[in-house]
Amino acid sequence: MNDKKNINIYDIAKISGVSTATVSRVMNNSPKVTEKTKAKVMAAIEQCGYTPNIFAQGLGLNSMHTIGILVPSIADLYMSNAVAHIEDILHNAGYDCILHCSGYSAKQKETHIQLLLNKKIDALILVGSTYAGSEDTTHNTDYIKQAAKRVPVFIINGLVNGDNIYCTASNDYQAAYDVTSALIRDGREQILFLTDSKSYSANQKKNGYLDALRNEGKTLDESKIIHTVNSVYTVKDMLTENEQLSFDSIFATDDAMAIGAIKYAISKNLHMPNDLAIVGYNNSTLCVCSEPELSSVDNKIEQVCQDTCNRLIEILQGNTDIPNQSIINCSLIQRGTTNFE
Amino acid sequence: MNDKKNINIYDIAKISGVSTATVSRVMNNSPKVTEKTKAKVMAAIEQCGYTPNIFAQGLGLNSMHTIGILVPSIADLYMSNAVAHIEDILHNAGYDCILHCSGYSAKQKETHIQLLLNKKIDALILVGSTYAGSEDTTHNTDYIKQAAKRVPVFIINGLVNGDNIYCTASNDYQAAYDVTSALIRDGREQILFLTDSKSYSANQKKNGYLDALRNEGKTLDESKIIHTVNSVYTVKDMLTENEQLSFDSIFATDDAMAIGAIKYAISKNLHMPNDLAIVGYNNSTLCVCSEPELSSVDNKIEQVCQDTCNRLIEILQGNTDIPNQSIINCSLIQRGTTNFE
DNA sequence: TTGTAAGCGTTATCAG
DNA sequence: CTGATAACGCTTACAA
Repeated sequence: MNDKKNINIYDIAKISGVSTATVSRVMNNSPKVTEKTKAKVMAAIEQCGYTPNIFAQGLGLNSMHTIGILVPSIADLYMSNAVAHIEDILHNAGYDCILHCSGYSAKQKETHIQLLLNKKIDALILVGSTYAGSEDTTHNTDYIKQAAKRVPVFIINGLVNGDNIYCTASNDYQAAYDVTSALIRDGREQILFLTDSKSYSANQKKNGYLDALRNEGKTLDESKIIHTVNSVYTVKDMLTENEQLSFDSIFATDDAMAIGAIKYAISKNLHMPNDLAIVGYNNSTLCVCSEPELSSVDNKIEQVCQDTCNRLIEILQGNTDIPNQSIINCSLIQRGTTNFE
Repeated sequence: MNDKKNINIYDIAKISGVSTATVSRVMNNSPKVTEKTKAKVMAAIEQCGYTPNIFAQGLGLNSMHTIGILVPSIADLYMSNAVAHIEDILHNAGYDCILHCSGYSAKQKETHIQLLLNKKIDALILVGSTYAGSEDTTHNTDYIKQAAKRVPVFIINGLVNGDNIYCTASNDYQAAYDVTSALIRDGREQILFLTDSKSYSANQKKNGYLDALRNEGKTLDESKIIHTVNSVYTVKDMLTENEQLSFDSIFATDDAMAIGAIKYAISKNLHMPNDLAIVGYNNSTLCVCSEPELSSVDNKIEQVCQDTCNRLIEILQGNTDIPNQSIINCSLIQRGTTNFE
């Protein structure tokens, strides 16, 4: 069926009357080939539409110019955006991307990394702080360090210390700190903090929130920190049912939760931002769908991806003095659910 | 740097005192190996953590169990959802996915398909009707037929006739027909049709809209068909500026455009659905972000992907009598912007 | 500058 | 049931 005999380097060598070595040199445009023979060979290549067999190529070079990308879920807005940028940049640099979606369980993450490594990828990119260990430190990051022994590992929005591990993260701590401070200076007394995970980045956000409260002289009310699911309706329902909960502002670690808060406010006839200020995170498309529109932290995913890929490319080119960590600052995009000065 | 000598099949053969052929047989669990030797070999494999070199494997088998997925943009909600399902299903069937994002230009599509084919993929999946040719028939689908000479090609939401080409599409014609009919029976006289492309599927939707108008005895007003960009604000602004446009309902071929229409209605103090009925398409997360929430056509992306992958797997297993086309019916999810019976 | 030939690590075909 | 060996198609010393 598919066994049409493909033309190979021997055919081209024969047609152009040179050796396979010369053909190979032409393919990899080695400098030491006469223009004349090069032309001959090129002619044959064009004529036959020859493309080298990447398996044989891989066998010799032990590389296929392929980067493994692992995300927990590509259906997530944040992740798919990240992958869009990564794929674009790497493609332009001559790399192909092989994509795996691991889900969020530790076991699945590990097996997917193994699968990717067995594919002889040249580097591994882990997208999302879920790969950076979590609050409950029982789940460690050894499997990442293990992977880094084989190929350089790049983590987007997580921080893991280790040889051959490179991290780029948005400054979620600072962003959360700034948002919380701004809310306080705006006169808010009871700031609800909604989070959907215990990942590294979720933790950063929480710490920013806590430190801001502390530094502004507020006492922490544990009941204001709520772990929930990143879904519009889960949050709306939770707020509606939780009648004893009191708050004048909400900071959510993802836009979908914040939209849930908006829907709650609308259902209760609360005016935003006066009665209730709301800030989301990720500055996704969702922000402009609601009315009022959602203020949200832009975590500069594009910059983070660009930075990651730049370093990846450098390293694969053999450059060694590349910083292991890099932090990108976020910025708050204000829309209708806040009105800071 | 990365040249740690990997253990290979010869090492395992030596350690377990058998030939490489036997090791290979064990790896591919061939039935004709004694339990005893099998155990010996397995022990060595475990002990060394041996995994076969996929390049060598590929060279021999001329396949790496890899499926190429081409999408115009993975940042698009519809596409990323589709890829999420595809990746999951194919992974469970033992295939890896290599992802390319081509953009929408004909030239880019062709070069990306070439790149994917050169990677020796076992099959190619094209996601989105942009790959199925467009209204202006100048852009043909020869490049797809060409690709199908090398590997089976699967198109999601597009229809291309040809050998070795398999299509699964949601029934966009019927869905658009039904929505339009329902709007008319709901008493709507002036139905705006918003579309952002001239792809196969956009065309199907338009035809459904037109046929419904015709069959319900309405005359077509060309000015009611508006080509625009799939962006919330583009649509909102366009409707706001276009003051001479009159309509009592809007049917958009993508949710983002419909959300733009909702925002327009809110800004004009129009009551939905009474003053203005709105229907979107894709039933994405955006639908529940607005208030009122958006009625939208669920185009069953999961089913479409499942169907596609099922056939792909069958074909790669050598099954030949597989239907070339398959259509999945959509269903309207009603929310606050409509109230049909 | 070009050619020869070994090597990359599997799988598959034959013999035994 | 197992082993020897050719074959897969390219890269790259090393020779010429």
